[in-house]
Amino acid sequence: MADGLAIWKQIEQALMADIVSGTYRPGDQLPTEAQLSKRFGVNRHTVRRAVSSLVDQGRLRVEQGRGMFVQENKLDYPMGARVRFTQSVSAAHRLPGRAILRAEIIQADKIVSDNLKIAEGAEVVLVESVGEVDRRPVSFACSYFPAERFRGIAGHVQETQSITEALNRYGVTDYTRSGTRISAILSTAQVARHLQISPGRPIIQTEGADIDQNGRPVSYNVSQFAGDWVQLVVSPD
Amino acid sequence: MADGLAIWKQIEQALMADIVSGTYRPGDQLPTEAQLSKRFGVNRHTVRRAVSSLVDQGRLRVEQGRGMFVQENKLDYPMGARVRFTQSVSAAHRLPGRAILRAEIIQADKIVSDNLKIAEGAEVVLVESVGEVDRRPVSFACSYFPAERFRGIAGHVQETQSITEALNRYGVTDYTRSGTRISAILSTAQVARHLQISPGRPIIQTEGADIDQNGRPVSYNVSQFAGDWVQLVVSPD
DNA sequence: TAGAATTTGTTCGTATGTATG
DNA sequence: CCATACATACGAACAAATTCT
Repeated sequence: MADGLAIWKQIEQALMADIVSGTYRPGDQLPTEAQLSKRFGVNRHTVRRAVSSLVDQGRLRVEQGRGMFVQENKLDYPMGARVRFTQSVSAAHRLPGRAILRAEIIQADKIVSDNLKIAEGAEVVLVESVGEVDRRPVSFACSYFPAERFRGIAGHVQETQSITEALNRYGVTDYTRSGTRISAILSTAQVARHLQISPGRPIIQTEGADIDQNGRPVSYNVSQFAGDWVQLVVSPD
Repeated sequence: MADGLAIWKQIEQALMADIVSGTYRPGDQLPTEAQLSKRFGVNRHTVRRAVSSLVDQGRLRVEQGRGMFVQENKLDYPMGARVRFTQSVSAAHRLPGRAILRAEIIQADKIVSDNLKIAEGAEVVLVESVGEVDRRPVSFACSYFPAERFRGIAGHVQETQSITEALNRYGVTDYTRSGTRISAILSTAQVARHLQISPGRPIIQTEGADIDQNGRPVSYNVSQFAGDWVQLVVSPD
């Protein structure tokens, strides 16, 4: 070791500097492993270790057979009292979409019933959907609606591609988040498939209930965002 | 296959039901792999696959040589205009602490200088620290302070174990977050060591600048929380 | 302190079912 | 109908970490 710092660490810092300074811009393809090895005068594996670290940090993206790329700027997803996927994506001049994967009526378990303030075992409409930005899937969401009030809402979500619009048809003209819990987990194989990412990639999970104007719970939502493509933004309101 | 559902998936659901129903409570040790294999009448590997999925989801925690445990409820870390590690941990009746890993004066790169609204290359105090709750490390933070105003702040953080207290000694009696960006990444080996977790475990990263009463940037902070132990909570208002 | 027992982690090998073309 | 690829499931052996005697 030269400066008490591993060689791959030095290379990591050099590449990081190039990214921060703008030498490599978001979306740019990096030189190949072979070229970088030559530039730094090290073995290919040493470069790979540096790159691997930057991938974990979400700075680079590697596509087998294609090359290495600087990770594009993540979509800013605002978190606040009013969370509206379709509207916030539109505001960022991107194309929002929502695909329904599954919709069925099930019995609420303890977690769902507590959040919706209904009896455990009561019927709820479960809607599993994928949120898309510019045709790329970025979120996998499970939404639970009290069946008594919102039976058949799945069809409306399907039709309008928006949960806000669907709720509107049931007379819910406004709703707010009663508080959101944010955690980081790893993607399971199933969710990874839906989000078109590798299993084991990081996921931002948000969880919380939406309530209507009268304070009545409208839905309980668990959303999983692809950590590689989305960051949440909390504004100081 | 029996019900069109893989056996390990059925076991995953069975264990999940036991967790949700409270049969196994947070912190409880589960039966050993051998015992679960016997209970479900399957091979050890089949149980392991189910457990692996629940670990990824943050529901279980496995410790080699010890056993499998239901993941304790995560520490709720409030996100808002005022983020105060020491105070919010105390409010949860837990013991907060902060250990300084490194403190030195460096030159601000583009990201830091933009956030602190100072010239690129100007001197800043970098303080690397680990936040602890009940002696367990839960966050790794890099804080950048303008050196011109806060030279020597590291000693005060060391002494008071609190950034808020240290800022107080420089006449900063109040400060607020100018906006926080939240993302999910994977822990690098270095951060994993500091947080005493396995490399590759999920990390919640928050990033943002604190500003004083006059709107002047006081610090730029990048905090990495152990996703296994912390969840962020965004309250309404 | 030393070592046995317990528990999880990893890597073989084997067999079967399912989807694809 | 066959070949191939992949997921699932079982069994055995050994490694690594922890706990108990």
